[in-house]
Amino acid sequence: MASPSGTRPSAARQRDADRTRSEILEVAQRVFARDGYAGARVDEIADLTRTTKRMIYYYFGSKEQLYIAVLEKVYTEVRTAERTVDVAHLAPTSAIRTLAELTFDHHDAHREFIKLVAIENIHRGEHIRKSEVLANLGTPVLDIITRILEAGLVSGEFTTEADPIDVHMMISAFCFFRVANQHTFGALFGREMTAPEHRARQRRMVGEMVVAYLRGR
Amino acid sequence: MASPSGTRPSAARQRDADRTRSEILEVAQRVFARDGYAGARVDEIADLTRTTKRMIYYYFGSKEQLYIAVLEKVYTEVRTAERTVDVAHLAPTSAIRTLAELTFDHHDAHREFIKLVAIENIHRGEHIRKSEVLANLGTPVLDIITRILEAGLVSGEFTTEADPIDVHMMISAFCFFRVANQHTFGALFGREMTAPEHRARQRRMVGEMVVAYLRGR
DNA sequence: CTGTTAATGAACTATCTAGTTCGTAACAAT
DNA sequence: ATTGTTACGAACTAGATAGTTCATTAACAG
Repeated sequence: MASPSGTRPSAARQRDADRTRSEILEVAQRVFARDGYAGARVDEIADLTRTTKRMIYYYFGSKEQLYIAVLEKVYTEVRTAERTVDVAHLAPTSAIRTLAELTFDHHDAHREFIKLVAIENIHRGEHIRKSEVLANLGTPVLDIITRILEAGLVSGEFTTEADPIDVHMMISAFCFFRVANQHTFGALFGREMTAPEHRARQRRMVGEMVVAYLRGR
Repeated sequence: MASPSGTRPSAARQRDADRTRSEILEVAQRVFARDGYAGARVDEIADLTRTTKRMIYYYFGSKEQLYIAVLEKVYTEVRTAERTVDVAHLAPTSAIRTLAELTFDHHDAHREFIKLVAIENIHRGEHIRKSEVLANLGTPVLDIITRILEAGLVSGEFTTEADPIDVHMMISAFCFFRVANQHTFGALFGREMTAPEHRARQRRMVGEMVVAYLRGR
């Protein structure tokens, strides 16, 4: 099932299921993110790997199941990244600002993830719904936000009684939109939103936005 | 070129170029918004009209040009809607809040527009760039925001010196994300973001968010 | 009422594409 | 070495799909 690690460290294996499988997944992620679900070609994905189309069906069964496997992969990576957030011992204002900036950095760095999410929403989430893996992928961010909001109300730093999901949406929306809609926005307003010269200012902006909202009047 | 209005008001025309053309456009808008560019089938679009596929190519030349025509149509509609904004004689705080809520309502009501924008961004704006119509579609919103921000700084209601495009993005992001990402968000957090019970609260939230941000500390 | 042109429809085609078939080679256990 | 199993590749197929061909009909000008 796994690579031969307990048997013999044969360095130059010509047949390696794990590697073939993950190579297919990586290439599929790139192609699906670039062309969308319907736009992606199974033949092209195969051509971009060292293996053949036959193997895609051998390991994943169908184009759709391959796509779902890609979704599971990127969402799991995101979740893993989120776990590294350590805002427990910060003051509420600093904590929420840190979380916002961290989300900003994450979205800025994971363009393919953003595209895949956008694509999946165009398909009304019909594929993500078929994945049991993702259905049970609770999001720790909500717990973190809940704790920050409560602490902020107690300390008096915040006066707005906000809903944690709403706050998460507010932060995500800003970070997501800036990357996801950069092309139409650029065409209409002539500004490259993701260009380096806007990055730091917008990063500061998310934090100040959430803090100002929670602080209230 | 146009319907026979100067010639004779023949009520029951069986052949009407304008009507055939606009019917194709309307159906195409629905299908492209539902299935994406690659996912949409020209045959299906034809089947959903009273005419045939032949007419699509007669009037639009290709699938891509039809798609571009749809983009031009929806963007022009949005621009027309934006013109109705009258915030000139309101106090800056009220003005920006009104604009935010108006954007919220607009995005809430035009789901197909949102989907088409998302789709076009997945294609990196390659189609919107080919449209001269849209390239020269200046956006009056920016002028409005600029004036509101200046007035707010003068009156002292605002202390944050914000960039108009950034402010527009902040508002759009919230309104867009809530609709565009409702499916994956729903799958992950178990909340139907666009359900009626959240609508009023989120609508208030956009306004308060922008006002709080601009007001500053 | 007749010729000209814009508008239309049915059926066709070349190409593409998801998915399969069949056979083979590498590896592990014995 | 032998055998069973896992991993693999080349070539094929059935169906779908964007785009076309060719013939026809409705409207209108004169």
